[in-house]
Amino acid sequence: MGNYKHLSELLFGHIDKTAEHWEEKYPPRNMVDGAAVTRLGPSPTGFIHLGNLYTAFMNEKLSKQTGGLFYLRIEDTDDKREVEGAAESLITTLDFFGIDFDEGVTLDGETGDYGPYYQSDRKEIYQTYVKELIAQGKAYPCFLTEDEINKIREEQESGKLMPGIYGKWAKYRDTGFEEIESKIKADAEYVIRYKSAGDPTKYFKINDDIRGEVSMPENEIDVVLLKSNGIPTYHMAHVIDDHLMRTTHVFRGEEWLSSLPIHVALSEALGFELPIYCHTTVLMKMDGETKRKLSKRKDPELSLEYYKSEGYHPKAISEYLMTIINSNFEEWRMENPDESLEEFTMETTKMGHSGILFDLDKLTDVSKETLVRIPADELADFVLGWITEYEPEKAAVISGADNELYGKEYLIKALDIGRTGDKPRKDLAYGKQIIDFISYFYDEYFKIEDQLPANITAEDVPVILNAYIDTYVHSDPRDVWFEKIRTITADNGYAVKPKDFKKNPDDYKGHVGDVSGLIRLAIVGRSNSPDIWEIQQILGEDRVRDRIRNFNK
RNA sequence: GGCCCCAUGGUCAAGCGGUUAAGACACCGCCCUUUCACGGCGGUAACCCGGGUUCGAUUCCCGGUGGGGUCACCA
Repeated sequence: MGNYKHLSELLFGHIDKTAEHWEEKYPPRNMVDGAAVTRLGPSPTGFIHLGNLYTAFMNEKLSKQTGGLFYLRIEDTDDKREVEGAAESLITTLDFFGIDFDEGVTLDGETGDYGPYYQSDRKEIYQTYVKELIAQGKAYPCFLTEDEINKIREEQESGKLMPGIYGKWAKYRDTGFEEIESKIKADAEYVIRYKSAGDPTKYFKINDDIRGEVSMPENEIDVVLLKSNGIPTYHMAHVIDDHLMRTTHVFRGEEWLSSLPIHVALSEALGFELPIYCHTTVLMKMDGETKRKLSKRKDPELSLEYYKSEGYHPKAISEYLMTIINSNFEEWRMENPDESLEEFTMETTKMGHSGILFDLDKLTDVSKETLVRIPADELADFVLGWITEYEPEKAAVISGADNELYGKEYLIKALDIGRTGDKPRKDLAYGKQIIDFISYFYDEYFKIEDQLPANITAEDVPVILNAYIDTYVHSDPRDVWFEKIRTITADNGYAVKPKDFKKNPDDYKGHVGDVSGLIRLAIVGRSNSPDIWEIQQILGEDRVRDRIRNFNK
């Protein structure tokens, strides 16, 4: 039917470019063998999900480790959902978590030779390909109204048929040129649909880099290629973009797996080579008794902003993500505790296939492990940055702006207790928790939070504390200091060695742990904290004496 | 409902025909220790079910079951 050509001109006469034109404009990239060109294609809805980071992370990782390139394309083909400034906040947030793009949309403009990188600016490109498809009889205008489509769906549902516009339901599939022309002249609304030639009883096999070979039925749906506003659907846009931007690997959530037949069919119709698809598992969450896919609407606490606001360090998040992305990462990390994440080689074949439950306990643990490897100075900067943004009242105190006693150097000391040496403490997990953990270093936040140690009687409190303050010499080295505590311990009927007390509980009131516990309580307000002596050195003599005295009142 | 994906302890997971079925997190106990933490040692806890194939199945095949996903002019 030579009419197809006429039809394409009728509909897209304003397009004077050809597919060859774009092919030449965006030639295959000149890269080393095996270099992966990856991309992130978020829709600018303003909500940045942990899942976004998850895929962004593997995209970036793969491109880096193969000497390839990673670009950002904004998929803004749905004007209804678009949120202003979403792209900027996406870039900023991803940057915070350590994701960098080599090409595409940036905070100031776009970089790269394969743009534009906003899909909304690529209308002409999409329409060129749609026009060619129409000219080849592989696509057609469809004038079905919403009501008509709803009716069809109802009919299909009651007949237990597959819903959708296909086969005999695709009313305008073979409509003649004249009829179309008259409808167009009458200004009828229409979309462009793909004229599917697929047979769903036939299966094809395709290799997914994560899942291996998957087998799927051919697509028979006449999917919408171009919406009535002339903007393409995701299906059309991504197939064209990934091809023209010379993408080698397409990472996306497994929710896309079922539309893969559409994408394969479209690629074929357009004569494109398929990229390597990598369908990742979906991040899940426990919802009552069952697992459920993380949802943007239902789970705002899983937004990236949540982790940022809790004060998780970006490195900790990366480490955690890597542990769920590649199962052998933890092992590698144990063998290479000080190596950069960059040194680890990610493998798509080692990615899991089933839904992953997000585990906050594990994140926190990974976070502690990560933070011990961050120098105190750097950690202090991070903490300061975090409170400035999220707890500005505290920032005024802790930064030293309101009290010259404090400041960054003081913070560093507070953070660094027990973190050095072979067996560093792993107390610090994330911003909010850290501030709480070290709060007793700041008189403004110091308070008695815990109870007296079990074996300390109320009568002994003043006795022990008085003895302590009387013998306290701030310049005492740790061993001398502790010797004095032992003396107080023995003098008051407590066992100097916990073991003695355990063996003969009737001979003592308690043991040295109880006595130090009391002193700790008076000084830090808690029954647990790092080494008391070091804390005292940081607090300074006056504040130590004050706290003991106040407690003893 | 059709189609697709998935299935090992509470969670994340090794395993790829023969193992006492790793490890990590969490939990419990003990030890070390001035408390806490760290660390060390130990413990509870798993191959969804049913058929095959096989001398032998967690592993391969088929069928169930269960969970998830997807069926838009949203991505």
